[in-house]
Amino acid sequence: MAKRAAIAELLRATARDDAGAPEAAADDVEIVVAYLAGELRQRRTGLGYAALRDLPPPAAGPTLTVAGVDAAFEKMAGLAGPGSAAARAQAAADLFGAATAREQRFLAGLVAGELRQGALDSVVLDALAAAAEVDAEAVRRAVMLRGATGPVARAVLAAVAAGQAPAPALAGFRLEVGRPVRPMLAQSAPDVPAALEKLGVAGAGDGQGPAPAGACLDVKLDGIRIQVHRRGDDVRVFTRSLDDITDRVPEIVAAVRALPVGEAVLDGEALALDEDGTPRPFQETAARSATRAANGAANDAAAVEAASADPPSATAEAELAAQLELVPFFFDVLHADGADLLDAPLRERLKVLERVAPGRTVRRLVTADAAAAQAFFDGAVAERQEGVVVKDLDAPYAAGRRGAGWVKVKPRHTLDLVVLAVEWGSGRRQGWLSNIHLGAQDPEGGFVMLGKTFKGMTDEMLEWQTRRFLELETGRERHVVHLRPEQVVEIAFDGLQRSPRYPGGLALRFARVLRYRDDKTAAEADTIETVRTLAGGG
DNA sequence: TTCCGACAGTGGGGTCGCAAT
DNA sequence: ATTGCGACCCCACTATCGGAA
Repeated sequence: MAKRAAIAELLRATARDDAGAPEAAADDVEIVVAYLAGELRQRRTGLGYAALRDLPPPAAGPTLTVAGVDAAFEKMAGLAGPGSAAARAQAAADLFGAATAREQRFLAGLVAGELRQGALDSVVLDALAAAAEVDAEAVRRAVMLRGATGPVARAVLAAVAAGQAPAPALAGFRLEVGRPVRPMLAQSAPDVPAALEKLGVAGAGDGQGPAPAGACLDVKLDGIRIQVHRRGDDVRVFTRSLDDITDRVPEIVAAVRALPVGEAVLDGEALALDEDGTPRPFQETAARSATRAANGAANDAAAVEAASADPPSATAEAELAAQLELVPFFFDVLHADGADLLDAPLRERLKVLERVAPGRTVRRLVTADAAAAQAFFDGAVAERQEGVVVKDLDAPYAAGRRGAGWVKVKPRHTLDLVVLAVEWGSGRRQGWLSNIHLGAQDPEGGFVMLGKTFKGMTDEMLEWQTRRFLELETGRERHVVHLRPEQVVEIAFDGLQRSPRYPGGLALRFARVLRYRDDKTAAEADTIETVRTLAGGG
């Protein structure tokens, strides 16, 4: 509350046009909003955590301006080519050298993406509403539709500064074909019954309460989220973070151009498939989506031959990745031929989706029967899909929110592993041993590390494990404490992936702690053989 | 008054491209 | 060629706080 008021006051002060230059004040508003939310306006500056290791001593007094700092980052973002690293380092040294100690801390937080002020996008959004004295929901909606807070803040506060009502400025932000909106996100549930419960779908057979309303189950594909905008032949493809990847995915552009709709905004997932339609591992989809597609060489046998010749190099891997095709599957539609559908219930949007993207939709089941829903989930998993998303048929498209309208369910695996080492935490975990290194037993002796995790620990567990692991300490290396391999921990994870980093060539995906097992010794922990079997056939 | 939803924080694995070595 | 770094793809989970009930 106090935080929101303080930020609101700062926004009002920034928007006040003291210098008789309304555009400059409006520019400052955009920059300040970004900084408060912990972001730079520049998407990439080339400056990161490592660049903060050797900072010049701070300046004695404050001289930096908002516009000046933004200009400095803009300059760094523009640097490229030989010598750019040195030039960037110099620009960074100039900027930080002109900053006071407090300003240095703030700028470092921005650069590293670790502001740790307990206020990011959402709190800033509330503060903006307070500063302009408008409804926070209306501000949120405008921000989601615009895909960014800065321009909304600029328009609203400029109106206020000019003595006008801010509401019309807010209403001016609409879904626009060609400009991405923040995608709707899903909550998660441990299993299908829990997901149905969360949506308030009673499930069949309980014989009491209101008649089951039914839910929609989508197969959850393990690829990358795409939001596709089409106006005539102009097609643009955006990622979940609203990055424009159109140039990298010509096959998706072509697929969307072939759809029977002139103007549309579609939400979906793209992934690489085998000839029989089985999904390729996520890593291959990710590699492909980070690479430019091979230039018409999708079936160039010579190129494949060259790329697979040993020894395999990073370049060859990238060439292989470029040969893969990404296939789009859509599960929602936000706009179709002049009609905005964000506020329409899912059941309406799905009707439109079937019309505008026939044959390009994810597999789906609408049911009120809990057993049928379970069977659908089991079938999806058997097909090696990631799981399902259970959806409320009456829910609108809640752009930018992890709304209760969508609930994902994925299968969960567990292993009993041994803690090999542990790292000192940071931030609110400072002073606690936090991130644990996990190993499976090697029948030939010793342990094979499969990854790390810091997830699933309560404060109580952190306290306990800090004491316990200090007892098992055998030595230290910087922030890593090595241990006698005696403590067994039950780990949940989503699956195993190929690893270039770990000695077994395997790593856990999304590992988290379920509980420490004091009823098992390290000799009773799972072996690397068990893990390999799991990775091989599931 | 208690309960609960949304957010912030704390990091995980992998991949690419780029510049420096 | 190899290495280190930044940026981005996929994320899970707990503590906290304000507003809903």
